[in-house]
Amino acid sequence: MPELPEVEIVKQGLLKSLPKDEIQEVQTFRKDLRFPLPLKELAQLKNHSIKTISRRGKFLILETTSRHFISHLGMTGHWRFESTYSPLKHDHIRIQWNSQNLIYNDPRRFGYILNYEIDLFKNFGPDPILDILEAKNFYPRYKKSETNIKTFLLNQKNILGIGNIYASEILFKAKIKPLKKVRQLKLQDWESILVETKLVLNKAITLGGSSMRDYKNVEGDKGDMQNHWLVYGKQSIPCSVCKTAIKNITISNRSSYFCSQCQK
DNA sequence: ATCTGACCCTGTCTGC
DNA sequence: TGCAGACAGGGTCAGA
Repeated sequence: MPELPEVEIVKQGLLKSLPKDEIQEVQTFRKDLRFPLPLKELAQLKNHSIKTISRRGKFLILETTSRHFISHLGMTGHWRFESTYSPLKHDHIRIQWNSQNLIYNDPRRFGYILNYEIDLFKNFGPDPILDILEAKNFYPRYKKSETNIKTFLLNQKNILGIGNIYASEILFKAKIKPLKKVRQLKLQDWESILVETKLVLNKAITLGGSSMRDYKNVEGDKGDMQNHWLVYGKQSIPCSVCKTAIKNITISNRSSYFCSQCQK
């Protein structure tokens, strides 16, 4: 499910219904998700409140009057509000207020909750929505990189927030083939990639994100971006620009979609 | 430095 | 209808 746009939609949904009053209790239903849960610190949220929730890349940051936590949704993690709690399979955390509950559910448990560390983002790249992306910062720095641009975009150390779907969409719009070596990119290519990164992600946010299978946001609504994908999942379907059949290849064990005619 | 494949898990879909 | 296998948006890691 969640790449940057989906996480942004989740954040907005959480902020809309977030109670301002004190937390009555935090229940945890298991010791770990992808990583061990900070059980002690979560329990200490009792009588504290959540000040706000922010986002950086695919991370949510829960800022409380006690301490800060980060929430990563992995593949299938999601948060939901319920005024009366109805337990569901794969519920792992329940934050309880007087008249509201916030529940974290994650079937595959690839997501995680951790104590926020101040230098967490030190080793990560810029966020395309929160930060300024400039070609002049990428072009000289990665002039010798032997990796391909698709793999590069997925690496959160380079740029935050791009996942498998939007990497294909961004490269299609930028007219760059996914297997192109990063060292072969010209300044102009970087400009296209970074501009399209911002455009594609912003469009996805405007449309409420992409919904595959049963993904829904905090309020239970589906996004609409999946109806605007130009290449992702479009194998053998004519390219929207030139009518050449869209190809699907595996790069770093993940499927990539592109137009061999439009993308060079 | 980069790539490959295995692994972390469960749910869903397809084909036999 | 049942079952095996493939596959899925997130990631890390060891070994080549």
